[in-house]
Amino acid sequence: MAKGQQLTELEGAVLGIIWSRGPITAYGVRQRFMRSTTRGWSASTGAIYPAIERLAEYGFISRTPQAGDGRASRKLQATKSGAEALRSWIVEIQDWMGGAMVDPIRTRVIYLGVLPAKDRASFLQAATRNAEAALIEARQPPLDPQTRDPKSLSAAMLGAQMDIEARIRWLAKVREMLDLPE
Amino acid sequence: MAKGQQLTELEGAVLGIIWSRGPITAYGVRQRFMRSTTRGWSASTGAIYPAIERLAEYGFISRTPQAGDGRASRKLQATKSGAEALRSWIVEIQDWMGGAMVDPIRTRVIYLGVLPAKDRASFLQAATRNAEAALIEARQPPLDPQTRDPKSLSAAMLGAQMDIEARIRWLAKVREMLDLPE
DNA sequence: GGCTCCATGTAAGGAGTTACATGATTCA
DNA sequence: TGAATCATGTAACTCCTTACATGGAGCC
Repeated sequence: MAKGQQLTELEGAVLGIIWSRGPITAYGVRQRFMRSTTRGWSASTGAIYPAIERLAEYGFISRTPQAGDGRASRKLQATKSGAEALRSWIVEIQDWMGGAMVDPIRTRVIYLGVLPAKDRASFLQAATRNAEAALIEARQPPLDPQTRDPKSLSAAMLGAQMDIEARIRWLAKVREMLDLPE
Repeated sequence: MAKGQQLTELEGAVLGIIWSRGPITAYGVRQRFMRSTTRGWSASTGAIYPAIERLAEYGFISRTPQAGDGRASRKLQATKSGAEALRSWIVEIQDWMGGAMVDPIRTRVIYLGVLPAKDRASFLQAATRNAEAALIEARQPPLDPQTRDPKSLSAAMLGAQMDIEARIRWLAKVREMLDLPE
């Protein structure tokens, strides 16, 4: 890895999973992304496997073949320099992080005026339904809580819940502001 | 555009800007993205210009050269089928929209355990400072409120504010949960 | 034996980032 | 006249998406 260069969000997240839950297979890493209730992680093989390949090239993870398994299975573990890279990635937070992220619902709300009033109301209803379903999901305890750091995981999960709760309150206000029925 | 295919988020947002603020130049569209307080819109020329090119190919926008301007300046406007495409893009909301989006702060919090306690505290302080700065910015009235639909714009801005407020409350809770000083 | 899951990857194509390139207009 | 801003674009590179491809392990 070039000096001074930072890990991408995907690389950082993958390295974090390997650090906190290793030894784990690449397949297992991918399952974590697929089961994540947070949307936006695609977990496509064409993204995960090359990202792991890069982390191995940088020397941030080690790959150990599993004896007695005829599959090309390898257990991944974070190296010392991998843990150091994870620390740098976390600490070198950018100024723009902390602000509101791009949100497909919010983006669409800006242009609700292009819709007839009836469709505006059903859009907000659908968005609220989705948010309520997502909240129920986000409140489920993790199926596999094995991690080096369960406290921080709980803290992050609370963040997702509070985020969705805020969205639900906001959508109710939008209905008021646009004089739409509930 | 292939039948049944949806606009990407960037294409939808660009079309929305052109619909609500047109006639406007491509340059002007780009300024809107650059000045947006929402992070995640990069507004790079290599993304915006090709996106506008695609919208023109689909017939969703018209481009009118400005008489008396020696620059290659063209004013963009949404066509009828453009407005229709914008409506479809808004209404065909996906199930996953409504859940929590990927958030770089939240992703990092999951792995705070890799940091020594002191660095955990300063990470959360930095994140809180960033969020508070973002909140002040998000509360500023828009410099250029000319739009077809100021009410919806206000509603969307309120969403960004409430999002950041929820993040600040969450970060305070994270400090409590991890027994870190304020 | 067959189904599901475990397990790893590649190839083509599309979209975004960064950097570069060019030139006109406006205002002090 | 010089600087800032308006204005549009391209090229190389990287990364992600979608689809395809392959095969072993475990269980009924």
